[in-house]
Amino acid sequence: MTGRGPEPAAHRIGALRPDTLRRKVEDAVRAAITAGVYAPGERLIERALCADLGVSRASVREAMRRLEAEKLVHTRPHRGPVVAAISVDEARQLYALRAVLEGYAAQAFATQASDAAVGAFGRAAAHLREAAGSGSTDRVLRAKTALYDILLGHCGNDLVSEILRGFYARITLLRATSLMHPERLPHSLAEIDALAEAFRRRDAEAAQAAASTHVRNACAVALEQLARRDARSPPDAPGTPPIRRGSHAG
Amino acid sequence: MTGRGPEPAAHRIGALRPDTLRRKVEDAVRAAITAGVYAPGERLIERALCADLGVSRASVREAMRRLEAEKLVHTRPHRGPVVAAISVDEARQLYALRAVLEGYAAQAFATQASDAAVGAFGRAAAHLREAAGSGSTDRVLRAKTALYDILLGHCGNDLVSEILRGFYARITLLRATSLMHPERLPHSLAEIDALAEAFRRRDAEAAQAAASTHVRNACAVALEQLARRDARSPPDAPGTPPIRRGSHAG
DNA sequence: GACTGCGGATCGTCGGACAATCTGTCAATC
DNA sequence: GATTGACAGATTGTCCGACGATCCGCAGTC
Repeated sequence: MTGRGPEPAAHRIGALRPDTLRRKVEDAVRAAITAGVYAPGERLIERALCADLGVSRASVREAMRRLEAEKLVHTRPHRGPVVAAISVDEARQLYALRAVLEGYAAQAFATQASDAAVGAFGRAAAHLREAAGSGSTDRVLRAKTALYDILLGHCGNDLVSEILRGFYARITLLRATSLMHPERLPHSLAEIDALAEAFRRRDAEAAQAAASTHVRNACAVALEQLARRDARSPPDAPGTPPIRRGSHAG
Repeated sequence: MTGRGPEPAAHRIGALRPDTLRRKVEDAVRAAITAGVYAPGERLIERALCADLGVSRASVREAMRRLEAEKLVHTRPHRGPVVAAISVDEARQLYALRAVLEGYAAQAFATQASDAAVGAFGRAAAHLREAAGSGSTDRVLRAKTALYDILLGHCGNDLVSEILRGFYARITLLRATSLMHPERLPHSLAEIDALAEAFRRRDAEAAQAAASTHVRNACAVALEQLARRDARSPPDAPGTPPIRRGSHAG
């Protein structure tokens, strides 16, 4: 007990400092993919990435193995990595599981989270509603991310957090977020408020139901968007549509 | 069709043909870890693996990235990969999620699986009971694997199958299977029979409940075993106990 | 128009190399 | 005797260059 020093080091957050180069590469490529810099189906040529990032092939390839385990890229032997493209069926499975896991996370949050966390969730929900009113897609997305960070950070199960974060990355890949949908937005906000309310009441069952329902509704919208998209661009080769750089569905 | 091919088409199982060397390395090391050849906490020296497997460091390192994504090995910068060691708390989280996911898989199986699959599950369950009677741990484990293969192969959600398979690998790491427990075994078998019966009745709710309960019961036994183990060997450095090669708790 | 063959583009794998970093040992110090 | 600090060994992180294997698209042929 050195008086002031409960925290002499930065070990509070868990400190995932990307010490190694390969991790920086991994983070950079993941960010680029989720940001849409690389379109689904697009090839990722190793040497090009090396040049872009100023690293060797070894580092790039090791980073690719990680991303391929996350299913953000798909690699077929001797063809190299391509940005993953999710089929409608995969999306359905993804959302179905997400509903289950998010339901579990919500239930756990309701029973285990601190009062402070519950309060923070409520404020984040209000913040989201406010951002939605502003019309800024960017603000909305950031507010939603903050909301989920609170939920996942206090559900008491790091494993489910990690899996769900992986899901979000893959769903971002779809570019079919229900939040874009102006018609769906008010319902979405209402569902989240219901969730916050369930947390306040510490009603685990209601929280689980609200979270699951929210995901299932989002799923319906997303799948509809996806189906419409696939109706335009033929999904003949599921997972490897030849897409030219720099443009996407207009 | 060259006439002589016993495997003209290995597309039945999903065909994970380890075409590339790195995948063979990955499979070999994963098998070795789950088989207990490498003990949890044990370091995996790259060059040693290279020598053992007759491959280059690049291949080994790429395989390590995959295994590290699966959480079968843990890597800290400049210290290299070590076989993952699961803490009691991680085990708790793992089992909690497994209960949720296996419950979902069972529910999905009950509603979607073919009658043939349901029949196969029943037979596999009977087979398991028979193996249990024989007393051969090996036969029991194989029968249980077969049972799960049927469940996961016909639940209609590849994603949940994959995640659960990853869980099983990590749980195997614990060497704390409830099936070993002679006292628990009859209950375990009864629970599985109840699950098979729920499938036969196509009762999704009962199936989900049975599967979840089964996992939760197994969890209790496993955690108890774990706690007892940890009481012996001090878990001072969670994840990096200095363990010598070739031996484990006797 | 379908088939064949060729060449370029990439990947898969290897070996070697070097600095950076960690670990354990051992001596010097208080 | 316990602590500190320096040293050496071991191992990783990263790079480079190389080579054959494989895939893809294109030209030429029947």
